[in-house]
Amino acid sequence: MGRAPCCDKANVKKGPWSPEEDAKLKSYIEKHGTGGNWIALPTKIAGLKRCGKSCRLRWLNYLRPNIKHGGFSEEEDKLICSLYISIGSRWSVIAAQLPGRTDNDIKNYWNTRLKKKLLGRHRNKEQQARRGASLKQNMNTRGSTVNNIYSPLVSTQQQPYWPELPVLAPVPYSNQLASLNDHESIRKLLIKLGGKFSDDNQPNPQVPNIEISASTVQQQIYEQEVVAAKVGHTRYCTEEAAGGVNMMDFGGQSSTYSEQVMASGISPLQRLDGMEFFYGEDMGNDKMLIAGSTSSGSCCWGSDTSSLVYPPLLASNYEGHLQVQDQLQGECAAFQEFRYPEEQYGAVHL
DNA sequence: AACACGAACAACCGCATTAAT
DNA sequence: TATTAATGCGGTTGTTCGTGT
Repeated sequence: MGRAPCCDKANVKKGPWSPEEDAKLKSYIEKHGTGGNWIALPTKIAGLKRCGKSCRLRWLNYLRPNIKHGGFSEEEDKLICSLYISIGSRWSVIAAQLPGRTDNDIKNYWNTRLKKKLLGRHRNKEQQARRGASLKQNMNTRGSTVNNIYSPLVSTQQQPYWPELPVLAPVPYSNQLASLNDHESIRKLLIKLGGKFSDDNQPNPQVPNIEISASTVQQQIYEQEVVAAKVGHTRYCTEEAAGGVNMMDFGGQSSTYSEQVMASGISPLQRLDGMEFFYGEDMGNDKMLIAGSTSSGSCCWGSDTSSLVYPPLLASNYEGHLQVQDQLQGECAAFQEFRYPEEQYGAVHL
């Protein structure tokens, strides 16, 4: 037996909201609040034949004050992209980092534009590279030295398009993830994004045709692995209606950010190498800084699949960290401020 | 002008999680 | 502790609008 429907489907209106419905819902909530019960809400508003769920969605995504629609800035683009690669399609967490944006808005924006922008840039580079490789092959077949275009000899004179995969940061990933340290895993991420690659059927795995940090992908999958192994209840970051981000924990089994950094042995802020295809060629030293493998975009340390680093101490040995739990909030606040200065993104309330 | 197509966005649906009892 | 209902979330679908032919 399935669960009971949240409302009488036969007596609720579906489809786009009319301005009159918007006005009714908005004025009611502004006067009386939601009452903490969305299901009961529409029954209190005369003439509003909507499901409570629909009311909630309409309010959160459209009617709520301080909602921004469209006009995503370049900075927001970068942030969304960084976070997506870091934590995946956890739109509510991503939205928590973008004041005034809703998860639905960001999700739509990603699906309709950013994803294509990202893949498009990659494909452009791929095409350029193919042309370059083709040209070089032509030169070679005319009698010049036969060089593999990926050989060090060539790379000293002209950088091949295919980037060296970065040396993985010494994050103490588990053994079972060792197999993820390869190009195939990376390919899968972009395939997941909807990409199709010209060498999909080519047998040579030595030629990466995508540019993304292996450590980033490794981390993403690692997080998913760790989630399954995590014990205890999980609480996570929520965005209150007012826009504040609440700090949560996972069953009191947290460690401080600095401890995680020390445990992992890598820089707190890790460059998102390999994102050039998205950010453009001219980003130079202004590469997007992300939390990399050691921190999340938010302070959602307990988020079940967030971008947190989960060194072994977190995954398997939580003891000894309870006493520093209260330090976490302060350190998060400091880190948050560092990453997202108030003048740029507004204050993040912890 | 009519049509086809794709992009953008709003809304819905089902499932997982959480809270209340 | 088990059960039930509300809420939150992410994936998906439906609708509208703009553009090209």
